[in-house]
Amino acid sequence: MEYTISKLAKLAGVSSRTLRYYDEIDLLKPSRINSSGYRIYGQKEVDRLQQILFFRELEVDLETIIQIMNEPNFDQSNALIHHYNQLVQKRARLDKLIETIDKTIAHQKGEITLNNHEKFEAFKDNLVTENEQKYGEEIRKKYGDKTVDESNAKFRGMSKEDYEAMEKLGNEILELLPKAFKTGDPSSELAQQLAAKHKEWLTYSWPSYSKEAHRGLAEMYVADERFTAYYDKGIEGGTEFLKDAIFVYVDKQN
Amino acid sequence: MEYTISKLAKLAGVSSRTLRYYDEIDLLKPSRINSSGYRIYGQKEVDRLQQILFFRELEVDLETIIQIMNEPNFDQSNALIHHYNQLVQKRARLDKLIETIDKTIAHQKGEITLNNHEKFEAFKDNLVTENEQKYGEEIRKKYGDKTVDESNAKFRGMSKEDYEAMEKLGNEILELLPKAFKTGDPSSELAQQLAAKHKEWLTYSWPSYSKEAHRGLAEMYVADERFTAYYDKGIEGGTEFLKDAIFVYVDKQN
DNA sequence: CATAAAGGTTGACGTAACGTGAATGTCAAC
DNA sequence: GTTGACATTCACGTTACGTCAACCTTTATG
Repeated sequence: MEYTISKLAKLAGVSSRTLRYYDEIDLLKPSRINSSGYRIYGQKEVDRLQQILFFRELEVDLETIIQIMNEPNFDQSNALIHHYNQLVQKRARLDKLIETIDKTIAHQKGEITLNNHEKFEAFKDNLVTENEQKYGEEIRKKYGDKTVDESNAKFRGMSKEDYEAMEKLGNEILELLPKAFKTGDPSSELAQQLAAKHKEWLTYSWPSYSKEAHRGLAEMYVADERFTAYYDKGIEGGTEFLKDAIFVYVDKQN
Repeated sequence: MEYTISKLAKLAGVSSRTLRYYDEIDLLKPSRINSSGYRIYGQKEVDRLQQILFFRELEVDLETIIQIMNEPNFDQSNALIHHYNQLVQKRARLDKLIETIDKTIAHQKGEITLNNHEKFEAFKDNLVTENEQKYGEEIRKKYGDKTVDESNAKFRGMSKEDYEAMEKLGNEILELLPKAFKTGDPSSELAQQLAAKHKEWLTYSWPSYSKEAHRGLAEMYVADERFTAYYDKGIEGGTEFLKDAIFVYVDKQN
């Protein structure tokens, strides 16, 4: 089956301009050009376009898609995990925004009378994560962790005390992990303490606790190398163990 | 308290370029310019910037924000509801994407072996809603409902039969609503039938059912005039009643 | 068969919300 | 007095196309 440009465009739900553009940037070339200069696409191109649109929907920019598609050695799973994390964060942010508007609409029907505190709350969290993502590493290198933490605490609207408590919890988790690991049992006393601490830690940074979210995060830990590197630091297999402990813990919660 | 451009920028977490740009497009003017041409902002401007950022976070474009901020008669609540709906849809889409990636990561670890059907599934729904939003009204005017429905059905990957079944359900809900309303009791037999039908209807258009989502939608119905207009068509207060019935129904589910 | 409508082509400019220089002026501090 | 941080105004770059314009080719129709 062969397609002209607009046939393929209709099939895939994009504009023909889009296909010409993809041709231009060497993302998707037609299989051949006919005698009158028309672009003709075949099944292979249809499949490739599907892949492209798949990534585009994940909000991967075209430059990256080109790389993903052209280099077979490109680490696709890593790219996916990366975008997965972005999406999850984005959703969390959306949830918060929706909640905020909910309040505005439902409780103040039609009037925008949120106080400044509330107004800022919604996007401060967002700012802090964005800043961390973009500049976190750089800033940490330049000014050390303290500056970043303080500014993060400030942005989050947390007191420095809360923020430090959160950090302390994070460290306790790291300390407890190898000890719990030695029990070899994710449902052991120590392992469950670990999971409980982890939940407590979560409540500092997440707007609301849910079992699904907790499980999801645990899975992410295992899937994402950056986390496994972090939690396996003390003991190899620690991340996996933490995940198992969390799963047991979550399942136990009534 | 007065701020130079970079002080304000830091305070609000934006770049100074952004503030200059907002000045340029008359969105946020400094309170005064000092003798050497520096922009100086006061408390009023800080507040205004907060408002601006609030809307910007809702992904309202700056042109619209200018209108919202400059015309006190601009219907703010309507604008909010509009954006609320957009956000909710966006989140639903995100959920779907996350689910898809979940599958990819978890089940095929590292390998992208989704079949074409799955690959398209994730963004076909998105396309159809976007098309509906942008062109739905126009197309409906031009070609009548049938064309739109068929094309929607096609995009959704639904059979025409399924789509029509869904439409039939929608109509049944509209018919049942006044009858159930007359019982005056959201937990009455008829009202619960109504809610059950509504759930069934939902399963056609939503990727997965959840109590929260169902409740959320019911709340949206009441909050959004377009829905109240629709469900109050048969009987005044119908929307509210439908919401109550759904809440009872959802609570009853195990 | 002529002609119109539909669909194809290549430029090339427009968009939104800034980022990123360049060239230059100003202020605070050592 | 100089240095470095911070301010100013151009002005061009960015992304992923949308939208003409000017022109050519294929298909449908009276």
